Amino acid sequence: MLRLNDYLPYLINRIGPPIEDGFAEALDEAGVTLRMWRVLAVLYEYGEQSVGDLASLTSIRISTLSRMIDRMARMGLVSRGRDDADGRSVTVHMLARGREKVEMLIPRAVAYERTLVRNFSEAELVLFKRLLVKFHEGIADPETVPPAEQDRRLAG
Amino acid sequence: MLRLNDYLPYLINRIGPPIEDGFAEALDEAGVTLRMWRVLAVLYEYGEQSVGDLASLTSIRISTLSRMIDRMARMGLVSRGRDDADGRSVTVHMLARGREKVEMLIPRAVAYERTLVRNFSEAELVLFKRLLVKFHEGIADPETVPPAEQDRRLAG
DNA sequence: AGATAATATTTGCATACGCAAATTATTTTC
DNA sequence: GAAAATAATTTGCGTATGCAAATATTATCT
Repeated sequence: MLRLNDYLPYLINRIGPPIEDGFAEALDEAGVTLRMWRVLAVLYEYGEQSVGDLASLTSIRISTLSRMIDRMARMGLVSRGRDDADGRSVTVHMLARGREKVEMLIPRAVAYERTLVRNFSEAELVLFKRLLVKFHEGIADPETVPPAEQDRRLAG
Repeated sequence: MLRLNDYLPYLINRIGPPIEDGFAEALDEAGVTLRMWRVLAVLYEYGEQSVGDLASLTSIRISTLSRMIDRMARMGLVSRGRDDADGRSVTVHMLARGREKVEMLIPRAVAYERTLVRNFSEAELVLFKRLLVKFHEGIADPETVPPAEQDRRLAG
């Protein structure tokens, strides 16, 4: 039997959209989508990245990213370059206009996070984040591939 | 300044897609999308629901849900009915075929959750879920509306 | 009661998404 | 060192998504 309020994927997935909603106005004013903001934030913190690395860091599918980068390049936020070492890779750089957007959004993001966790104690918050990181590491682990052979029998 | 690995929306959003990936095979075999599974799971546990209530319970946008229900009805998973008390509401019922799908997926979901948290202690898991619920309650709170007037000044 | 506002859902329309095949570039093998 | 295998990204194609406007039904106001 399955209790949704005790089922981890449900508990996690249902909070994503409401979090996005709360930041929608800020994104709108900056003129970027949520995913663009995430790409820009990654480039801002970690510097230029290949498309594949951006995909891992943002959990955005590569094919989606490829087209997003088209749009972002047209908007003057980023530029593409070939990797010197390995010409198969495409390196995405942030442009000045992209940096502007990030720097416009960061204070709003920080303020927003505060409102999200306003009923959390400092200890709870630290713990929550630690658990989220640990959970992410567990997923990233290759052994995560789910066992399809097991438990094929249906629920009574 | 913003550290992504310490920024809650980032930590949460980046785990959604990998979680979905791990369950994709099971969904594929059942012939439903992730969102359909979520709708069915809600109907299975809480019984028939209006479109709006389904939207709140699943964090799927109403307009998206409306069209999803079209498809699910065509697939014979659910049916629509008018609410007797209030004719504006549409009530979504689960059909036998929908119930089949849920009962096919539940054991896989339970097994999958176990693999996701295999490196969590029981105490950690309980705590994690409790924090997720508390966080969700905080978002649902109407006071969540973010302060747009504050912090308009850019980062130095 | 009749007009107006509020609520629930659907639909028009443009865009974003994701799988799988195609493309481009690099290793590896014989 | 050419051919096959591997790797990174892009693109074709069909579908899902979401905003905003439209529709349908009920509540409110005078």
